[in-house]
Parts: sequence; C-alpha cells; structure tokens
Amino acid sequence: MTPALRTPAEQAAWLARNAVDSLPAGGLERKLAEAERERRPLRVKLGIDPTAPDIHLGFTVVLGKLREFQDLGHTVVLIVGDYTARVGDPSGRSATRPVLSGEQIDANAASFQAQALKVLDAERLEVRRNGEWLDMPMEELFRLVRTTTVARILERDDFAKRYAAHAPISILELLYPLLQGYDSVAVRADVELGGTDQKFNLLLGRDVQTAYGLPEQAILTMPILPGVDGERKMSKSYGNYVGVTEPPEQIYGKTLRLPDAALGEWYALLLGEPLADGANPREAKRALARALVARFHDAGAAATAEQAFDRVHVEHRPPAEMPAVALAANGDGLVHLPALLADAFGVSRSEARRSLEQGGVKLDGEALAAEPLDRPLELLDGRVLQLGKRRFARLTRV
RNA sequence: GGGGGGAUGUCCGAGUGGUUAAAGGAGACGGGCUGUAAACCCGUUGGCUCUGCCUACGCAGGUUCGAAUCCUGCUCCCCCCA
Repeated sequence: MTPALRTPAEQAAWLARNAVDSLPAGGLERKLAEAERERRPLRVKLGIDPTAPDIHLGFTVVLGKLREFQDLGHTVVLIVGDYTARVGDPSGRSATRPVLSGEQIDANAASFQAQALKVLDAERLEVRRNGEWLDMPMEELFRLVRTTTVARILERDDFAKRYAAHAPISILELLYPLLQGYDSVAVRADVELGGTDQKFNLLLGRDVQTAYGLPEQAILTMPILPGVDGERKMSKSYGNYVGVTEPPEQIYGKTLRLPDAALGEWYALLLGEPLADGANPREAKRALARALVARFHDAGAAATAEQAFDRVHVEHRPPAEMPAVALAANGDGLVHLPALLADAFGVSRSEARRSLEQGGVKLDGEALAAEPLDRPLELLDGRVLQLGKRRFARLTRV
C-alpha cells in the first residue's frame, strides 16, 4: 500500500500528505535523512492516556500514521501515561477524572495495547510507561520546570480560553505539557505525533529536549476526526465514537448514521483516500462502513453486518439474532409492560411508559397500545418486543 | 491576609419565600419524512407500586404554614487588593 518511496524528501512528503502540521519546516525530511545516513530507525513517539481503555476511530487516525512510519522501517514508541494517570488529571470542565488504581491502569494499558495492534505492527513497537522515569526527585522536577515560563504555558489555546473565561486551571494541569515533554527526553524521540489539539505540547517537547541537550523532535499533527454526529470531535465523553472492539453491526450501523457532510473527512482520515467526486453518498457510506468492519474484524463480518443492517432497516424485519428476555408473570398470569421493557432494554419504567404512550413499543412489528399496562403472558410468549427502531428482544416464558 | 461574586436537572442557563419537578436552549429519546444521512415537523425528557407518592436546586443544620429562594456553619470555584 505504501508506494515506493526512495528519498527522504519523498518519504516526508508522503507522511505529511494528510497531516495538518509538519514542524519545523523540513524537520521531518532531515530526520529521515539522518536515519538513513546512520542506518537506524527513527523513534516515533506517541503518548496515550490509560484512563480510557477503549480505542475509537479518532485515535486510529494517529495510529494509522504511526503504522506508515513502521512500514518505512521505523520504530514506534508508545508511552503509556501510567504515572500521570495515577496522579490524576484535573483538567476539563466536567470535573476531575478519577484517580485510577494501579491494577486498573495495568488492565487498561493491556487492553489498549491489544487494540492498538489492530493497526500497529508488533515487530517495530516499543511500549514504555512514563512511571519508569517520572517518579523523580524534586530537584529533578525543578530542573524540568525551569525550562519554561507561566506566560509560555498560558499561550496554549485551551489554557488561554479557560483563563479568559475565569475557569479553573490547576497547577498540575500546567505541568502536564512539561511532563509530556520529558517523556520525549526519556525515550529520545525523533518524531512525536498527535492530534492538532496536541500541537502546543508537542512543540514544547522540543524545548524540553533542547534544555536537556538532546536534538529536538520533529512533530506531525493529524486532523481531528469528527464523531458520528459530524459536529464535535470524536470522543468518548460526547458519546459520538465508534470503538474498534465494537461488534460488526455496531461499527456498520454507527458509520451509516454519519452525516453526509462529514463523509469526505472520514474517507480522507480513515481510508487515506479522497471521496470520489459525485459519488453517491449512500453507496459511498456503505462502502466505508464495510471497509471499517473489515479492518477491525474481517471481510466476512462486513458482509454479514451489511445484511443484518438491511434486514432490520431496509426490509424492516427483526434481526436474525436478538437477546432473549424471560417473561415473569404475576399471580394472575399478567406481565407488567414497563417492568418488562425496563428489564429488556435497560430503560427506566417511567421511560418505558412514555414510549408506550408515544407508540414506540411494538410486538411482532405491531404498535402496542399504551393500555392496559398488564398483559397476559400467553399474548407475549415467543414474540418479538421492539422499542424504537433498533432495539429488539425475543420474549420467552421462563 | 482583606474585600467581592458564584455553585440549579445530562450539559448550558433562568429563577431571590407559595399554581416550581423548576423558564429557555442544547443533547437525548419516541413518532412523521428518509438513505436508521442531514434538514424539517410533532411529542417526550427525575424516579416509582402513577389521577397519587417519593427524591431533587454544592454539603449540614435552622427560620417559616410553606424555601432553589431567608439565616448559620462547611466544602469547592472565580475576581479584585496585598
């Protein structure tokens, strides 16, 4: 898939083709030339946060770029931020992230690594934990902290905004860019990747390296992938993400829900190719969905997922497989519908009542009247209960 | 150290003693229309044993027939002065 790229200049251009920034100008090319001259692989660094163990599509954009480096013979250094996670990141408007336990971090890191291998080549991969070097004496910390100033840190866009908005910023947060920069020192990074939101941190890493007498890393920033809402960046906290370990039908279905306006971006960032001019959005989106399922599962799963999708949403038939829910009747042989719906779909009983009132509950495809709330068990046994358009369950007598 | 401002439902944000489960918006959910796209229209959006009951406006007490609204203490945040 990688075209034959002979010279460092060609390689640099290829690597930067869908990046936002490649800094400093010519930096990547010089690194590549140096590696060739010294016959060593470049050390390409990416830091990850083990607070969330799931990798979503947005993150695979950066992973995909790392893979390109690997395909050119370079080494990827994945840094698990175990130490920083343990300290806790108080950033963000939505309160403090929980401080994770050691076991939790280990578990997350392991699952993260397994997922990353769906994109990365295990042969040219080095995984490190920043706890290896960040647990430093205060004297060392002072040395690190001296490399920058408050004004410089406050230049970072989100700090600047929050400061202007009188939102809280903890000292600890201000320290994070420096710690991340020190990671680059510790692993002697030649190149560091990140999303565009990481630009400041990546650049600061160069200053930190200089202060420690090391050559500065080149940086490459990748565009941020919009989430399935097509609006905000893909993020777990916005609930607009597609996880790489999700089942085929989920990946397929979520992809088809993507607004057309974002289709071009997904093509460019996930498939690495432009969306053909005048392409039928529906067909293009189906092709994209198949490609993504095939990438994280396999081609067979992609075909199956598409069939399952068509069956439910095009042909309006219940899915071939659906969870079974046990019916529990009271003494009169009646089943309380709100309780049944709550049990089957994890909604509250009040919510279930509302859905009933709005005609959102179907039995074998027929809308169920809101009254009465208690139905004979015989009427329900063996039938398909449906909430909304895409939640199904088969009812069975215990 | 001193002074001032603030904490409301998933989020943002009104509300300063009584039709307030709490305006408005976003999001989400259900229905319509569709390509399960977007846009658009309608409805819903704390819980429950549901014509009622319970729980809710940072936390804990108090005043009152009645408090998100008043008082006291506490926690956290922001600003100004030093």
